[in-house]
Amino acid sequence: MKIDAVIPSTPSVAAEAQPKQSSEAVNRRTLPATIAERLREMIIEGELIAGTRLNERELCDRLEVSRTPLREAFRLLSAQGLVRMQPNRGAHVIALSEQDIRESFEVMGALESLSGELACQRITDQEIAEIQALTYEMQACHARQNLSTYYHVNRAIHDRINAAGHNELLSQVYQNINLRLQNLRFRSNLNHEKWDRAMREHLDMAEALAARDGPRLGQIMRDHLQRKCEAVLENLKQATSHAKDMDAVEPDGMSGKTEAA
Amino acid sequence: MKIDAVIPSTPSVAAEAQPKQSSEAVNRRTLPATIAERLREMIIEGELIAGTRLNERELCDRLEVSRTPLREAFRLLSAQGLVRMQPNRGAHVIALSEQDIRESFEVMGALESLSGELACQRITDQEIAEIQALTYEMQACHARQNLSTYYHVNRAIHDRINAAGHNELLSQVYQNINLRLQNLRFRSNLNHEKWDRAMREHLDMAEALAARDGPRLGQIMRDHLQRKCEAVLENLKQATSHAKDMDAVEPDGMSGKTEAA
DNA sequence: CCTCAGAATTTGGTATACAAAATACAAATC
DNA sequence: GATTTGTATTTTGTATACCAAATTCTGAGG
Repeated sequence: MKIDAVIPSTPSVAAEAQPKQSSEAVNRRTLPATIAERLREMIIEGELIAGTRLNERELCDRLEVSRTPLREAFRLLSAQGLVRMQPNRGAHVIALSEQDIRESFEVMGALESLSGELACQRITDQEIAEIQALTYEMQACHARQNLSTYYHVNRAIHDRINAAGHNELLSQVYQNINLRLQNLRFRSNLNHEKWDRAMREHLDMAEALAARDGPRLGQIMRDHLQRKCEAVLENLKQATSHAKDMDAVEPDGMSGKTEAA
Repeated sequence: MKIDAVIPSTPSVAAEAQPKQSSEAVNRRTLPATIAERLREMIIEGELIAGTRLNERELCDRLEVSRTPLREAFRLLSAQGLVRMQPNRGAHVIALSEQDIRESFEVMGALESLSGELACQRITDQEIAEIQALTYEMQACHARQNLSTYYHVNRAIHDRINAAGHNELLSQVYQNINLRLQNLRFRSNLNHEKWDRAMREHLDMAEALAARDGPRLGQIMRDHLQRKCEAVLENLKQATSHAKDMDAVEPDGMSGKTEAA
């Protein structure tokens, strides 16, 4: 449980607030950031369920850190929307309601749409080629029904489009909300029909990108996410309805974190 | 300079990260939030210019607080993008580059556009009437060339449209970025032509809202903001080019904070 | 069952201490 | 003289102790 033991084992896709590290620089982070990441992990893993009050002293003991950095970690998580702090009442793990999820996806939709439009204006031919390649990979995964890798590639594509928009702030906000959604750790068991459709949408995306048709790409991505939202909610609902006892299920061999968009 | 002396004098339109205070609750905030607000004020007022290193001990003395809450305030500001924290190198006031401003407006554009679309879906007739009324007020200000009140009303309209979207997360992110832009404290000395155009756009907005034409409202708001961005950048450029010595100017009687969108 | 006073707990904030890192600055080397 | 190296000083990062204020718990008493 000791924090130090955890540092090397967290590659974490989306870095902390100030990641800006050149790739060769030694990865030296502050304790609060490390604690925050550990707590986020505990939340995602279900070790800390939604609504739990984060008792300072107890957590200090468990994580073997003092209150000062722990409280700063709370602020970090609070800014990311994973935790809510109330004066004199401590920090609680936020419970995402269906409404919250819907709201998150609405905002994500606008952000992805913007990403798409900007990407079309600014992306290089090489970047387009790379995304096209990833889309082919995705088709391969789809054909082989390899969900795990499919998700991975999917994530990569969305990240690249986002990055191609060349808007730092946009990427930041995007990652932040994505992080919040990961909290759900839903594994969208999408059925074939939906999967086929998603795959087709990705082909359309690649096409629109190649044509640098910003509005079209934006629209596609927005719709794409909209459907994803519905799938997630549906999945969530049926997950909560039956089987409340079979917790901590890890049905498939998916590598670590799930993805949210 | 003492912090306590400052608490009652800061009504601050956009509240802190976790504001959720019912209006009757005593305005009891935490010290870090208060400090953060004071620091933001100091940044906006130009007391702390961009790039300044925020020395902990020095600020502790000036604000008469201890390091713990001060550091938590840093985290808050860091999350809001007003301050950057680097490990072992302390916090610096962020200097918004022209690029940063452009990026901010791009994201704001997407958010406002989304606000508009959502608002059209969810706004009540009464809310529409209120915004219509505000638009008339705005016309009055425009006719009287009352820039100060115009800004105020403008802000109110945008806030209401945003609120009418009924998306908590959206409002949060929106306010956050708005806050960051206030950092510029530009008083867009827009010329008549631009002002006229902005006024016309607001009339269009009200119209689209009344017709609940989401896509149209979204588009208008996006364009509106785009032009605002250009005006701001232009203004900023000419402000920095001539007269670098005449600092701390307060030319007009504008009441407090300027607005950003 | 509800209410309320008092106890126990928890958080908010201060002060202090100290190690590690960064910065500034002087000395030594080329 | 310029660059590097070494050292002193400053500053940040973290831990701890302490206390006041607020919250939560508890158990009478109505």
